[in-house]
Amino acid sequence: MPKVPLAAPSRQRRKEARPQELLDAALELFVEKGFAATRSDEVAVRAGVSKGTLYLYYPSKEELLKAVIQQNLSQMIAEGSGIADEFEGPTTDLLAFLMNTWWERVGNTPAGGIHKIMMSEVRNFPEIAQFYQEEVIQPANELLVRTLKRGVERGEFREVPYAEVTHVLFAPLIFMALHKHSFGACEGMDIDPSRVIATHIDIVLHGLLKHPASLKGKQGS
Amino acid sequence: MPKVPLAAPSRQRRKEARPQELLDAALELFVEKGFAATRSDEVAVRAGVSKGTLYLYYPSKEELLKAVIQQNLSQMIAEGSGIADEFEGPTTDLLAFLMNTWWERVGNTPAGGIHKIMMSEVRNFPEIAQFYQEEVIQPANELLVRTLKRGVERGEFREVPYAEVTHVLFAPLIFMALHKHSFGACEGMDIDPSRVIATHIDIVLHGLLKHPASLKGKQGS
Amino acid sequence: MPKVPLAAPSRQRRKEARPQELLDAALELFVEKGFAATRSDEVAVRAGVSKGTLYLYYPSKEELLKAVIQQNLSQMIAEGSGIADEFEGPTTDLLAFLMNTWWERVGNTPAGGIHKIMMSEVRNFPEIAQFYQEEVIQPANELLVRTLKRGVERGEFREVPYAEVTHVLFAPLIFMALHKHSFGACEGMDIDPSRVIATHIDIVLHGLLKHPASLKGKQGS
Amino acid sequence: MPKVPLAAPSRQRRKEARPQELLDAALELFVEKGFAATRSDEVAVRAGVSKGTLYLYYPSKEELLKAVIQQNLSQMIAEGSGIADEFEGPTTDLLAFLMNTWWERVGNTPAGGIHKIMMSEVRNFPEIAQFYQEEVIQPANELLVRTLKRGVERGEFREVPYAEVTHVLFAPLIFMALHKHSFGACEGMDIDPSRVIATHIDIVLHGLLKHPASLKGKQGS
DNA sequence: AATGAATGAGATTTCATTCAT
DNA sequence: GATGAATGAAATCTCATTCAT
Repeated sequence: MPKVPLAAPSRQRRKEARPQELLDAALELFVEKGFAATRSDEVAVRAGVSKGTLYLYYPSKEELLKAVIQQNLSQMIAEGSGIADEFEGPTTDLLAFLMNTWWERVGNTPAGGIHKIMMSEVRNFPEIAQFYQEEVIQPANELLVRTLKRGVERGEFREVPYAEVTHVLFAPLIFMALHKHSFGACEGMDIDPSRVIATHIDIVLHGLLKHPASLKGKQGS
Repeated sequence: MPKVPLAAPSRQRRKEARPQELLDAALELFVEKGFAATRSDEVAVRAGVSKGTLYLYYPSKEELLKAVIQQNLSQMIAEGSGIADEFEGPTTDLLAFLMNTWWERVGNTPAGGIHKIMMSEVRNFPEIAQFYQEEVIQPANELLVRTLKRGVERGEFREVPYAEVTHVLFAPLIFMALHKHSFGACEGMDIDPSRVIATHIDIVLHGLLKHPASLKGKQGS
Repeated sequence: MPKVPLAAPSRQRRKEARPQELLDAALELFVEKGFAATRSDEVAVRAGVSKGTLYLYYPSKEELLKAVIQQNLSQMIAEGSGIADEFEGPTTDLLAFLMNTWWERVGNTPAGGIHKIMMSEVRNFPEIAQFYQEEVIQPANELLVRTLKRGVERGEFREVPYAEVTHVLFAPLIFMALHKHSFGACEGMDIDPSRVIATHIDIVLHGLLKHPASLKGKQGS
Repeated sequence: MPKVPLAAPSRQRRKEARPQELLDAALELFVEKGFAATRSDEVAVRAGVSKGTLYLYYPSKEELLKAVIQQNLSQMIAEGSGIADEFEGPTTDLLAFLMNTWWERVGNTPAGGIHKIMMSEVRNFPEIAQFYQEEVIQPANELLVRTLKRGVERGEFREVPYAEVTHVLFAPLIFMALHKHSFGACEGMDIDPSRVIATHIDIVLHGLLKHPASLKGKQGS
């Protein structure tokens, strides 16, 4: 009777899982302590490997951060973009959907902490700033501007300055993500981000409408 | 006739100005590069003294940061509180005033960068987190809740959850301050915060009102 | 009729060639970058095997270096010694022959770089120093002293201190080999070693002769 | 009675001596173990300071090496050049003087080991190679070519290829310096460099002369 | 009070060597 | 035999803090 291994050989199995394990550990720690304040062997230890192994997969801490960004954000944005383009129904609903989904899938997950990392470190790591701008900020902005235009063109929204409203819409969401991973983690400083966000969405969509009466309060997580 | 010097001799004058010069230098640098990434002798150099002198006035970098916070934020809040309590007129106007004033006097000045510092470092310096919470965040919150209640009690605003709206109102402002001192300082990533804020104020007050028609678009910077 | 393979199958052939391939790769790299600065997997890669395989054949980098020395120098010296002992004709010619041959077969080949390696590393690896002294330097010295004595005894050369002249004769040759593998590899610092050596041989033999007129300038590469 | 300090305050006195102490320690160690193999805190310890102090004076190990080169060689060459230009008397004597002086002042001192460092490391540190070429090799070459030309023009020397003879003249000297700091430091491998050099000078000048009889054997250390 | 030279713990990164597969 | 993933000691360089002057 031939030996049939029930699982792949352990060395191999571990090797394939390494990048993901390292990225997860790095994300957690970078968010928790900041990029510069995280020692590379803390990342290694949390991923269950030694310092040397980390450098086998990522040639520097900086490249590790770039990989973290790419893995966690680039994909999300593409996905959201696809959904938006096929959406039918009131633009209010589409915006509410985008905002709620962002919160559920990014803001309220470890990935939401990436913005905190970037905010803290951009000025010290210009190359990463560039990378983030191209990979994350620009695509996200374009998606939102497209959506707002749709609302105006369909006569749902009053005329508004796109670029600015874009920020108005997401600033509180991102802000809550920032908060969650900074003050929110300190005792006695936690608020309930979901309720803040629901309130924000309600108020801001209300404020965008030409005819507020048409809003029936169906947004909110 | 005794000689009465109109001003203290320059040596003396500088000695008295030291703490302020150090705090200013520290604020600038902490905001620019982050607290941990700022070397203590950079602070000293920018303040025009030597490294040793810095330690004569503040026993550690951490204490220096606490002094920076206290000096720049505690006073502002007390002042805003006073004005709000004496305000007469529509609550919309009062809120618009508070927001605009905060932006002019805090958000748009170096002091606005303190939030960035705190956000980046709270989790590494819990003692400072506590300090910031008590000195800054709580008083500011109370002021805003009081103002919102006024609006609801006077029948101007629809019923809204106070704690949450508080955040909705200021999140974009603080967010713009954060942005200004992080991405905003990178090439090609700058936006015009004042316009975003004006837009925000417009939309959000619009969204708060019971009868939107009553708003005559007089807010804005 | 049995199948007699004309050559071993490639897998097999390579296996037998391994040590040689590794020694060649090691020699090249040790000369190029120095012993300490050469990473063991560079050697492996250049030899077309994996890091692990290298350690299968040589238990450490140090042992690998010893093998490189033995393989490339010990044999040469024995050969030169044989030729010298059977040589008939003017000692000038014999010396010129030895020097020219050394240059062609050692100095001007990768093996010539071994002196560079040794010079750089002897003091850090005393065991290797010893090994080199016994295997290379002493035998070479003895050969030269024998040859000089022959010249003096036959009345061709003026009386000279053997040990010293030995060095005088070969110093420029070895020096040129050192140069070739160090400065000679840098832009704008290359000279033509062959011409220097021809000049040296001319001058130095000239200087050795009792009656310089007897030299007819036939030496040189 | 005023206090007149008999010696400068110790802190100050040490500060001024530091660069020299560090350069001396670095030279010794770089020659002994090689540049790459010398750990920067070994240098510091031998100079009697801590690792951090070393970096207070030289921003990197590489810059330290450059300072070592400049301090020990650049000045020597300029000096020799001055003497040569004012020399009167037979060129043989001038050459013998230059060679003997080089040996006494460079080759036979720690500075003579710099050539060993360079030979070992040029290929790994191209910037330093460049520096050495410009600061040391070129000026030295020019001095020698000038001197040879003088000999030929005055009818003392036979016609010889300048560039090559330059190397022939100094190769054995430099070689002896190399030897002294490498094999020479190992037990049982030491030779007497001074005698080799005297022999070399004798032979090589002999070999250069048009009329060898004119040489009266007055050179030597 | 003011200085700035000195320290040394600590951070990132490299690489010879081992060993499970 | 062959591989290459994994390790961890060790090297360079930084910087908060101290303290003699």
